[in-house]
Amino acid sequence: MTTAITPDISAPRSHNAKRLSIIDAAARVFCQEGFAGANIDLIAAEAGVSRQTVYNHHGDKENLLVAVVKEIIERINAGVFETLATFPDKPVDLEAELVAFAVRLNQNCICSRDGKFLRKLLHTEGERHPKLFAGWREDGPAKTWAALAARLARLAHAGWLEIEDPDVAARQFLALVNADLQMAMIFGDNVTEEQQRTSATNAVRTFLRAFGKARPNAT
Amino acid sequence: MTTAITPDISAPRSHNAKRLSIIDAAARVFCQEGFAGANIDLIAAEAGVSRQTVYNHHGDKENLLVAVVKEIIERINAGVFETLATFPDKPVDLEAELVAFAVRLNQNCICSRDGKFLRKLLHTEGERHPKLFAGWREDGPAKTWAALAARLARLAHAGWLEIEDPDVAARQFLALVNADLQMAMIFGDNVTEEQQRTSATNAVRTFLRAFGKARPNAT
DNA sequence: ATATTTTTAGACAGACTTGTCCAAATCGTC
DNA sequence: GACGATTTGGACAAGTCTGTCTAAAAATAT
Repeated sequence: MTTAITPDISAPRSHNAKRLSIIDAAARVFCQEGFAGANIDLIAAEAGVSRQTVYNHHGDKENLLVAVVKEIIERINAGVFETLATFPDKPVDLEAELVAFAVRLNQNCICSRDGKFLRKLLHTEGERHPKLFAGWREDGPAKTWAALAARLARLAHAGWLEIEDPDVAARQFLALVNADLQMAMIFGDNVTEEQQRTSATNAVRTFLRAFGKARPNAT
Repeated sequence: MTTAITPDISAPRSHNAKRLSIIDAAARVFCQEGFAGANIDLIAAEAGVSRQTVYNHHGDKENLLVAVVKEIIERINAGVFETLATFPDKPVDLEAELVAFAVRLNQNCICSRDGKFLRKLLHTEGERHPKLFAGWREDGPAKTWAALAARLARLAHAGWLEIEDPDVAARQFLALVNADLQMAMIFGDNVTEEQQRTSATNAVRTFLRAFGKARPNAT
């Protein structure tokens, strides 16, 4: 364990903790009330901080939004990367392992708090602040698709799948995995684990009907 | 052509025209700026109407939102119904006809102006005003899914498809059709017809790989 | 223990909005 | 042409919110 004390910042500890607390509260309020409807007094209260502190840290309301988006995107990218690493490379029971992977993907990336925030901010501010999400737009979905496509191509090469265009297959896999959750997520319902498992099972079954091939370890 | 003069309303023509104009402008502004950020002066200006007229017609800002949502939902429901009626019942070239159907679905329901409005309003106001969309939530997607499922079941019965659960298949069909468009739509990019066709072709190809069966009229 | 930085609470001006009121003007109808 | 309803533009009060300022308090580092 590196003791990792940021050397530059002078009074880091509680200072940084408050910074994160503010960003979290701001994310919540921005998502619930929209940018224009977000009240900085409310954000400060929810963060357990005086209003002035909010201004000290982030200056502008606009600037606060920028910080929020930046933070959320970073977290989401990390989560996606982490989850993608658990893709079944050498499957024994491909269907079961793909289902488990799909469930993890939903849990960690799509139905998670940050996933919800990013989705909501994209919809409410995406059109108005394209620059805010420009970086994510290329580094996020594109890289995710490419990474997933590479994994799928590997499985195809190993004889598990038959895929012509791995990129298309990757996007379709994600689309199928989300098919049943969209509606629930829009209304902020919390999706039960049961639902997630059913949804993932249906998705993977259809995906394998389309792209599955030989099953070296058939039961 | 029916001369169709609405008999009940006393001063219908320009009055009703203004009503729609206001709702359209309000939809645009609500979607762009969010409810809190929407400025009634701006709505009035965009509708080509004085602010007082907006208040005369709809009273409250809240009330205006209700009217907008109601109108959009009605239009969307009509569009979906109309498009569903063009589902290929007695296909000759199933793949081509499903692709054409998918393109129509995207054009008329998802990428259309109203489709964009509904999606945006759902995301921005869905959680805060669940009652607003409660009606749609059951009459909209549920009915669409059921109708599409029935059509698919018919095709299955006719020997074109092999489907266990038509409801799941219907949702997955829609998910596949939208797979490539989500990202573009979030940012308000206008999707080219070329993109729509490619996307639909990919979707249908995968769908048929999963559920397609015999092809009575093979080329 | 002291010095420095951060935080707090409150007050404050300025700007912006909503919703109402009203008299004049416009429109459609008879 | 006259009448009634609708629309208009402008003014208006009430309220809210942002962003700044200040002096006191708290926390941190030396």
